Amino acid sequence: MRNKKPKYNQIIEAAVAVIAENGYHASQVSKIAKKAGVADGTIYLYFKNKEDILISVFEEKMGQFIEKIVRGTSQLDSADDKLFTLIEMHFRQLSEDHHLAIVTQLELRQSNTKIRLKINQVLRPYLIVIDDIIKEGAREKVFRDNLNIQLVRQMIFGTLDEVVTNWVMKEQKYDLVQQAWEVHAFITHGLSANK
Amino acid sequence: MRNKKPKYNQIIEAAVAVIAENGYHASQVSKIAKKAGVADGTIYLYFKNKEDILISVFEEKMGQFIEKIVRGTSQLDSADDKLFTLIEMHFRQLSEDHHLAIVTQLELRQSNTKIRLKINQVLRPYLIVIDDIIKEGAREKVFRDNLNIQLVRQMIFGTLDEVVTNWVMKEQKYDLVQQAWEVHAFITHGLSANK
Amino acid sequence: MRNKKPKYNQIIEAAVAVIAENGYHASQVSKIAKKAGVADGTIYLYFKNKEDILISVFEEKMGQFIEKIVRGTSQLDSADDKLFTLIEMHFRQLSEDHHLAIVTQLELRQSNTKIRLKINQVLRPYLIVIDDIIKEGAREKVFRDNLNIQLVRQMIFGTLDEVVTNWVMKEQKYDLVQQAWEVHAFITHGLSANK
Amino acid sequence: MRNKKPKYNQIIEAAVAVIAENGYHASQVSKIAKKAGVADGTIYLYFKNKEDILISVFEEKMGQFIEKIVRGTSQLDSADDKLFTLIEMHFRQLSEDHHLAIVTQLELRQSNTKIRLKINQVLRPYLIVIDDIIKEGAREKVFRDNLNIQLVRQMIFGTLDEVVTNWVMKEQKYDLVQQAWEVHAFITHGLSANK
DNA sequence: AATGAATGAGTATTCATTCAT
DNA sequence: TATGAATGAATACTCATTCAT
Repeated sequence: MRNKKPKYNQIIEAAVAVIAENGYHASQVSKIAKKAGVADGTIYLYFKNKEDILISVFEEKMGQFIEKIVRGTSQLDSADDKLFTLIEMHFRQLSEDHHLAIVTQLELRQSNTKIRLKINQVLRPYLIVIDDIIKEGAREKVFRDNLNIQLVRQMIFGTLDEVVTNWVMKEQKYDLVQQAWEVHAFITHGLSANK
Repeated sequence: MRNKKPKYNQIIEAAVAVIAENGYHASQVSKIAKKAGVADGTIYLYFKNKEDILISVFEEKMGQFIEKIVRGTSQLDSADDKLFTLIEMHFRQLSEDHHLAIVTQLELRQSNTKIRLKINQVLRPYLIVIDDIIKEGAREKVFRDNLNIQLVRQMIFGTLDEVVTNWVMKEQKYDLVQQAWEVHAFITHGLSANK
Repeated sequence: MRNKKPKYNQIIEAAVAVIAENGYHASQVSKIAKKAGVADGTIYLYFKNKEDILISVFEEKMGQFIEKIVRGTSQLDSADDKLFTLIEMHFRQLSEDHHLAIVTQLELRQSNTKIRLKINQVLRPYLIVIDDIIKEGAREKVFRDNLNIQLVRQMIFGTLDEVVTNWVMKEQKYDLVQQAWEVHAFITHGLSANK
Repeated sequence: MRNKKPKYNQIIEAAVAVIAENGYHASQVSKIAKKAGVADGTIYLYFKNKEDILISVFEEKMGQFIEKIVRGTSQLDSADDKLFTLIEMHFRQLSEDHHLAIVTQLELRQSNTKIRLKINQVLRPYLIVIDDIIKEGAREKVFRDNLNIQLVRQMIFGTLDEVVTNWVMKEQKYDLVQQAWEVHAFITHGLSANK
């Protein structure tokens, strides 16, 4: 497998660090190579081009991010618990890795439209998890059953994403995880069956 | 009045069109000049540099966008009506100007940090409108009164923004304005006083 | 006559000031126009192009410079007196007009080869004065009579010019006119008939 | 050794040729690169920017020029011999490299103030050689002992420089080296102890 | 004569990618 | 595998000059 090779991971980690420290537009391939301790040309033995590095960064990092949330929520029994855990883990994971938070919330968004479409693909499994929770909540009658699932998923993701982005832009000065309660309340109220 | 400077507006309109059609990174000054029907050098009689064009595009367009919403909501009496109108106008205005929607939701986000900070400044009045509606709702007892206003505002803005972005990315194939009802329901439920 | 027009002289004077204050390369036509109190386009009613302004500056200013020296030396009877007067007046005139000294010694030399060839034409009458002094000195037997006049003239001019340039580059901190004695001694010894 | 970096020298030589043939202002980096047989970008592996190329041209070429004169004069015993050799070598070296003569006498003088200050630094060792010869001549009693050394050095350098510049401007149509005798006579007479 | 808004040609530099070793 | 020297495409901005008024 591709990621069995240690240099592959070195380059991914170097890319995250370089982007977080220098910003997207100042992150040259040569800088990433230097940080990774390899020659510029070596990068191209592991990645097709610069775009491929960026997409791979997102794939690897968000892959783990999502997988943890999938595992964390799958053991739970109620939609409500699952939703809270999803929010809490979303916030916690980014809280615990500031570099990753900067890269995903701010820097990678400066990439061109092509990369961002690819990023959306990587996010799909996460969106499916959200969809499943919504459906489960509807089955459990804690959420309304006439919800437009796609729209609701967008609203939930948009809510979480903006809250995290604000936290990053305010330089992570306050406790993000602590906000999970209120965000959870907002969403569950928003979707609740009884007015 | 602005139409005393017809070239200024020509350039702004040309910039929106060029960015929407070519993408942020492929929007050369010369392309904007050509579209505006002026010489390259003329751009620099009206704008300090390329950055200034982009910031001005946002200022002019979002300025009008926000002003209309401010006016539209100010005549209403309840927080609930105001919130619905805000959502509906937010969606309608971007629905009616696809170029602008592409530029604000996708392209301008690729800009560098300096431009994005400026963009945040321009958005501030909009965020204040949202804050005021939240406060008014709390006074009216239709919203909970222990809300963290900053957080709620982020959640509302994130919700709207993500819904619009999805609509743009799906190439505006469906009716965005129609979704205002459900988004409004989600948010008002989310903030409602009674569980 | 061309220079009967007051604006012509305004522009010439403005050009000298602008070049002396900003340096050759930062002396845009628009800056000169502003300093002269006329519109950019007006410049072109009096001068063919920017090159013509610069050449005219040199013509006008060096024309006066040379004419004074011609008059000053013509009343004298010996080559030796004439030579001293030429040196003294050369130094004095530039000493008394620092702007002109900066422009002729430093800034105008940054102009392109075409302008500098033209400048050499303007200097020709001055070189003829030098030639005549050399010939007169030879007739008077105070200078050697087998001198290569062209070469001697170059050496004399080079000597004066470099002394003035050094004085300008050292920011006119010492008295240039005072050096006329030693320069005169150097040249007259250098040309003297008896070893 | 410098020939370990063949590209560095290729670029220097190309720069001299391009400047001599096209003039200072028409010497684009791309032209130099083409002449040197390298890509435009390669220039920037060896030089910081265009200014750095020009300064390096002068440093390299004038460095050799001066070093040869230092070596040539150091083996001689009298100030008179040294002065003659300095003049002869000055003229001979520029005679033998017309491109270099054009570049140093005409083109590089069009450069901006920053480059010209750097050029003055490079020339300093040459001026010190002249100073030393003047002092030695004074000790030997062949030159006057009350000379203002700085002024004399300026006069000598100005003399040589103007003679060379005239030769270059007259398109090198006559023999420059042959003039060394008369220039030497002018200077030694000019400085001689006995009237 | 005078204006000044408009013009548009011209160029240094960066950096992702290649390929000979 | 790994290297890193070399490549070369791509672009914002200035300013001398024009010309409609």
